[in-house]
Amino acid sequence: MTITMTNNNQIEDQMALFSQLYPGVYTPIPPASRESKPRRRRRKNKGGDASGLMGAKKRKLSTEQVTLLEESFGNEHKLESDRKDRLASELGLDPRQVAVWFQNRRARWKSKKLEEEYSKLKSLHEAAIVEKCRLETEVLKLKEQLSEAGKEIQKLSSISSSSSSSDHQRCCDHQGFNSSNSPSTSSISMDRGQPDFLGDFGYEDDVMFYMPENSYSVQCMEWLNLYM
DNA sequence: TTGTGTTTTATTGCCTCC
DNA sequence: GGAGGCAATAAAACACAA
Repeated sequence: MTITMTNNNQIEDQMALFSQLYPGVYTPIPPASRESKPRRRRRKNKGGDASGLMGAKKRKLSTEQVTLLEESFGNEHKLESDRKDRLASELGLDPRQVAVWFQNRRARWKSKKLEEEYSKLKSLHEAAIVEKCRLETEVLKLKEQLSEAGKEIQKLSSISSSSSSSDHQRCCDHQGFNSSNSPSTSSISMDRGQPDFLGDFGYEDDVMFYMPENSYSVQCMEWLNLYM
């Protein structure tokens, strides 16, 4: 009983996790929709034998019987009536026992398959997390480079402002700045309309900063915090 | 030896299909 | 309506640590 209960609980947990990790991909079927009305709890059969199938005690199948049943299950998971009868007479079992064995075997197989599927998806998910972290690190590095380049531009523009106005104009023309000290859109674009940068630059306390256009990186970090 | 967890065999109740 | 499938569950059998 325990394993069945454990497996069922595990499966429920796994499915809950699936739906959490892959919303929209997997939607768990709520128990209510699987069953229209509450299942009646079956009564205990203490020692009695209502079916007449077995005696007072449960009979464990022999290794040979199980081997043959496993072999048959390997060939075909479903059990047609004639195959059931043939197997039963071959093994010296009641056809009902063969049917029950196949039923339970299918349940075990299903549960195992589900567990395998779960671990496969889990490792895929973990790999995706690692890749995401790598990409985020790369983004941070690139942002740093961008910031350095911005500082360099600022330095050059302050040098040019101290020169004569003609020199200044020449320099600015060469560097791609206009005479009002703001970046020109001709060679270095920082306008939102240009595709070179995805955000805006600004100055604060003599430090140039870059503000991303969207909040993607923030979303990423929040998402990462959820699963790491 | 005994308590506890796991596995296996079997039952019950419901559902679907022919 | 009967056969067969499945989920849920019971209970025997088994494994194993304390």
